[in-house]
Amino acid sequence: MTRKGQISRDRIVEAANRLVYTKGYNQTSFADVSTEVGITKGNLHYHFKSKDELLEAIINYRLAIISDHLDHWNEKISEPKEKLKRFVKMLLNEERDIMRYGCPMGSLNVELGKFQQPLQARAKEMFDLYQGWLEKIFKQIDKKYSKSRSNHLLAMAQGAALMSYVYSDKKILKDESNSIEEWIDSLN
Amino acid sequence: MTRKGQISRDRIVEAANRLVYTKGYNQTSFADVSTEVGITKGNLHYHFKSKDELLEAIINYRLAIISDHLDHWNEKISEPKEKLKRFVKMLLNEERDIMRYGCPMGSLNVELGKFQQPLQARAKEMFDLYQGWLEKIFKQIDKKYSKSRSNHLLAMAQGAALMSYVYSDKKILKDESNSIEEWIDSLN
DNA sequence: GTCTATAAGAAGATAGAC
DNA sequence: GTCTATCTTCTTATAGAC
Repeated sequence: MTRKGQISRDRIVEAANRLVYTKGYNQTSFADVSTEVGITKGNLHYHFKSKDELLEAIINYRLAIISDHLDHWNEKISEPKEKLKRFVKMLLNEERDIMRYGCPMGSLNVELGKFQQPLQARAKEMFDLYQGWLEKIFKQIDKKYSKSRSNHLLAMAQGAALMSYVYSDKKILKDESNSIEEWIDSLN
Repeated sequence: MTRKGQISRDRIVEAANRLVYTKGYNQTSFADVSTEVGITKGNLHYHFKSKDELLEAIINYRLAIISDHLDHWNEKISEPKEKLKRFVKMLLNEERDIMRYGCPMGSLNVELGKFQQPLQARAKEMFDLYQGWLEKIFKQIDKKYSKSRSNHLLAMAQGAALMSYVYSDKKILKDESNSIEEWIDSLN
């Protein structure tokens, strides 16, 4: 694949990713994406034979971003509980988007699970990345509860994102973030 | 409206409600609903002029069911913490559906929020019912934290439902339910 | 690679007979 | 009320010129 083609493909995936997040997968058409990128539908179909193929590219794109974040946090933060808090801090960093569009990972999984199980399995890998990373950290605190604690942290973060999204309320996000941090502090 | 018409309309709403839950609103077409009920699309349009109107009827149907549940719990249970636990128990009672299709209230709100804000506002009323009921109960325990605690309980329940749905894992639902119950016991 | 043109189907919605 | 028939629009996808 030529350099020009690669650049074009990346631009498509980035635009489509944003549209899928803000409008939902079903509400995002090829027409929407091609208009956003500034190409024609025919050209879009040259790069992605089907909508499923485009969605898979979006999921891969998101997985790569998550992996980069986790690698970065591993390098920058050594203290286990500080790593956990860095994860929680995402909620407040992405406050604006979460309140408007929810958690990109959670909402995509919810949407796909209803009708597109094969790709929901791929979307689930976003959770897997965080879950595996968190479990490794919780193991450093206590080997016994690492799995259930990582699931619990993910559940609380998802609950916080969903509630603040439903109510468009940043106070909920703030309160729930604090609650999660207190829980982290209480661990031993 | 005649008795026969009323019965037919109820049957439509019940079938459509189930389809919207299991397949999602966007994936549920008039053809799906009419086939399920055993009538034609034209007839379905006689009862509901638009898809939005059908969805609104579904939301009203769900709101009525929730109201009935809350009234029933108010009558049957007097102890505040027992009421809270009855709410949490829903997660395990609906285990099978939650693992397959998620929380009906949460997933509908997530889906509608992405493109159908007017009806998401109606769907949010399902949360409002539970939130108001919970807040009243939390006030009996401590007036100061009733609002944030009711949001916290809803957030944890939503997080539990979402995680067990994403992973199709009943252990997550069980663990999170226990965690919520422990939190309730710890309150004073 | 990018375009125009168009196919093929599904969806929401309407009109009118019974 | 329920049906058949039809309309319109949107969507995914393909064919072929440049």
